[in-house]
Amino acid sequence: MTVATPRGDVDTPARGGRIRRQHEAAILAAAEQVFARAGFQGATMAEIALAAGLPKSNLHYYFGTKAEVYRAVLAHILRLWLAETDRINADADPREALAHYIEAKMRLTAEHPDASRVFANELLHGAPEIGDYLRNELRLLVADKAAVIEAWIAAGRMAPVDPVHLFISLWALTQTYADFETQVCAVLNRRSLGPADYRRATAHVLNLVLRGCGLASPIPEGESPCST
Amino acid sequence: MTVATPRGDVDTPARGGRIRRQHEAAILAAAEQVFARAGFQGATMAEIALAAGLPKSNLHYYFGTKAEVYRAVLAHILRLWLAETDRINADADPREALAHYIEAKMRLTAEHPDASRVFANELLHGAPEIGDYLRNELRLLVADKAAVIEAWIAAGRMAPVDPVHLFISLWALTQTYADFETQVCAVLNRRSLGPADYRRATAHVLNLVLRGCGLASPIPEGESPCST
DNA sequence: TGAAAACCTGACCATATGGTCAATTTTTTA
DNA sequence: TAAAAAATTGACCATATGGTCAGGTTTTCA
Repeated sequence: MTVATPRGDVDTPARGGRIRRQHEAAILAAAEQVFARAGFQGATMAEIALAAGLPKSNLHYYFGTKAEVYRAVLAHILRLWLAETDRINADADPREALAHYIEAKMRLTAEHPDASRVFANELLHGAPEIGDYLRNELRLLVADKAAVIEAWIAAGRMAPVDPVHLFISLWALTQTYADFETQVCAVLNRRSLGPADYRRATAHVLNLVLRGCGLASPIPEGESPCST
Repeated sequence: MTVATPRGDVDTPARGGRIRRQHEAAILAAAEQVFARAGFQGATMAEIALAAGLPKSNLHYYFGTKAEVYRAVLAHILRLWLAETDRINADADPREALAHYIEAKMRLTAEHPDASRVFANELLHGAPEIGDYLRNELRLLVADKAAVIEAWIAAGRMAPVDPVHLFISLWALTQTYADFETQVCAVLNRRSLGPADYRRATAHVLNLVLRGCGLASPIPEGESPCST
């Protein structure tokens, strides 16, 4: 339940010795992979143990239960997720700020697809673990940034767009490339998404959203043919 | 694997008597709910049976295995999903055609959130059952519609947008309201999404996408205050 | 260097759950 | 209406899996 806010108490490196820190990290990394592929119920401790290169009993030495591992993975992910809104503030240039946010989110998605998938899975199942976080920290953060966007709109610096729905859209547009990679690959006729694909996707989202917000896109689409 | 293309052979009503059709429908409906909430692994036959109002053994009379129930649910969903691209054809007006598609997808999402979630879950886990469908039927359908959009762009009837990525974006923008409803509710500070919320979401997506495609939005945002 | 703390792990258990089956009842149909 | 077909179901089983634990090994540190 209390998944521990980003700087919470679940996986804070501090307690335990050298070995503990190393092995916990290995377990977390393995667990992220496995949870991403199989979901909470589908993941087995045996599988995680195998991926981490440890006997199963050892997992239970570091994490009492599967749920504890899961919570630690989520806490780890939330820390990643929370940063990127810095540049969205009243003084900033709307186009630059939004572009930076989109690029950052897209990079995060490209570099941590498994994290995105674990998060997506948690949401899909009603966010039993991180519901509180969503309704508190995240809601307030979004309300804050929404006010900035409202101000930009009021000042005529961008087209009128519902700011909260805009955030929802940005999350959807970016994370879809990790969460639903299979579908994306299928329609793009690719085996998997490489850097070139992500560059193209980023250009597309920037193009669509910036123009959609009345902020002429500076990036002409279709840089390279992309044949990864 | 072969999940049966929309008019496939898994749940096609044809074989079996009156009772069979009724009970299969009840099971499918119950299963959709349960799979949406818990995913494939998380769902139990006992739970589905309970929701369907039948003893567990009876499920196994109609569907041999859990996987079979799951495949039937997916086949049922694919049939829903496949229709809505009709109006996207060379002769149509881009703005009207896209607006219609967005509205249709949004309605589908609002009316069948559980279906959307089962589908999302399947994708999230690598689409083991519907992968073939995605790589064949869906890919071809999208390639077809993408050509139409290319033609519109070439004719200067809309801004240059990567057509395949545009479809990916449209799916993401609409289905996020069902798949990640928990997160949406959290940041909107709602208990659940009502018709008014969906109206507002639709207006937002239309606004963003149409302007993003260089097709001035005819719908001014923020109709009613929406307090459901 | 020795003892305390941390770490490791194979064997084991309890439970949940998908699936089977044979005996029975209900429905269909000729 | 009789017999064949379809449908029903409680009891039961095999397996997978999360979790325990006692006894052993390694690391730390005064």
